[in-house]
Amino acid sequence: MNALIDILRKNGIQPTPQRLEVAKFVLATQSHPTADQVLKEVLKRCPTVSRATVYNTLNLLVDKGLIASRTLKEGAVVFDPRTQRHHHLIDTETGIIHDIPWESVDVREPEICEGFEVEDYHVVLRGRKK
Amino acid sequence: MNALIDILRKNGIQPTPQRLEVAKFVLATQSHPTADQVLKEVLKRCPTVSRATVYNTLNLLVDKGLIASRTLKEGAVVFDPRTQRHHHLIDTETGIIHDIPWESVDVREPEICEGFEVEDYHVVLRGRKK
DNA sequence: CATGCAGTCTAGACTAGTTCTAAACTGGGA
DNA sequence: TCCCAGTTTAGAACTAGTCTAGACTGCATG
Repeated sequence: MNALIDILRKNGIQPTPQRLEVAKFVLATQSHPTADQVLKEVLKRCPTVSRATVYNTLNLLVDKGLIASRTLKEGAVVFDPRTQRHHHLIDTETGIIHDIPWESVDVREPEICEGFEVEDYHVVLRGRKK
Repeated sequence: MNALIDILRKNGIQPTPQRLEVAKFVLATQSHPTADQVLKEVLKRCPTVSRATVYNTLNLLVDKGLIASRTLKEGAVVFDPRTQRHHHLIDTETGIIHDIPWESVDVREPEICEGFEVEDYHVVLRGRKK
């Protein structure tokens, strides 16, 4: 928990009990929660936290680069503590998002986009359990 | 226009003036409009059309495979009449989505996803004008 | 010890995208 | 002509997310 406080401090985020609860959950999650799922989780431990605080904290963590926000699901942004480059596989039956290691997909660095400087790219796969 | 009526009929969609206006615009567009942008365009020619009809028609066209709905923009689904496989480049400054031909990016068919059958995949690139 | 102040938190209002609902409309058969 | 299935409409409802105004916190100062 002290480690967590340090992480926030080092990134210029003043630690508060609410922010710690949000960070604790979202930095450790193995899934890709929406803001509402984070809120539900945090409410279990901190029943008075408000939605605004959860949204503010998530946006703060994104601004500081501690988590990433991704537009993969229809209807809601999801948050992802794995900020290194990787790909995503979306289960078309359950909607669950899985991480795919960067090296698992071989993409030839695309320089093909006339007039554009590509800053980033990743592959979005869709599939279902065999 | 008769060609359009045929397309709808062949796909089991009863043609109505409202549906024809929606289809005419969304099947011919070079961009990736949101439902609201389609509504605005259709209102120019058919000022009494309702939002619900535009949404219903777009969803109908998606169900029949005549257009695709894509989750690329934060906050709103976009529609795309180009249903063949291709990639997308999102301009990080303007938010404009560009199509990238399938052959322009060389992805080694990923079979790496243990336990999953990949049905589809595409590359999402982000960049800015040089 | 009181005061002030910057930063934070909360509840609830607000906005935008999308779906739902109930009632009115339309147009081809019996 | 009447009916019925399918369609359209306006507006309500719902959901994700942001904004706002006021209350709270805790440190620094007099």
